[in-house]
Amino acid sequence: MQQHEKIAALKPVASRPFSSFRPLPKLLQDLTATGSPPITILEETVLVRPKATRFSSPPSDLPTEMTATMDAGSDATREEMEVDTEQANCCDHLTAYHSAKKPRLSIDEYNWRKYGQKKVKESEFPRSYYKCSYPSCPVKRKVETTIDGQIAEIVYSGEHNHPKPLPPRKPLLSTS
DNA sequence: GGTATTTGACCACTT
DNA sequence: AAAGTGGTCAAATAC
Repeated sequence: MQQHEKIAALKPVASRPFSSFRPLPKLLQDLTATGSPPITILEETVLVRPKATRFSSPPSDLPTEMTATMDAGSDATREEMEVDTEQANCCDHLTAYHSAKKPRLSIDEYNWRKYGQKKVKESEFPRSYYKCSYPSCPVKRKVETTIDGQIAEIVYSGEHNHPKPLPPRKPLLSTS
């Protein structure tokens, strides 16, 4: 209940959050540039909603635990993961995410395409629905973001049936 | 011109 | 059986 009030107080909800929602990566990038580690953001997020903040994102080694829970299908959303350790991972991924210049919410190394957004009662924040942009990949993920653009919750469902797409490319070691 | 995002509507499931 | 909520689709728009 208190959390609710807290959130309400935190989110006056602008009539058009999209104007600032769009450059989300930029926003975060700016934050990073300013020297404000995303960790603070996440912590804050978790503090705001300690209900079931599950951050399962590390695709680098597709979490077995996640896979297991994901296997449960819709029940995956029921799984409560250890946010403690996850937080560290999240931040790490967020860092990568900050590096992204595209407005894609690529916290992991896969390509996602947003196909919907909805304000769910369960959450104070809008929930965005993403699909892996790989043609035959059934993986989906739900991402709840605060109006500030902070990621409040991520829920993966399914497994990638393809290798991770190569990163954009790093202009390092280009000795040509 | 092409691709991704946004957003309202519709459908399915749960209570 | 009805209402409410969540998830997905599809058209329009933006980049």
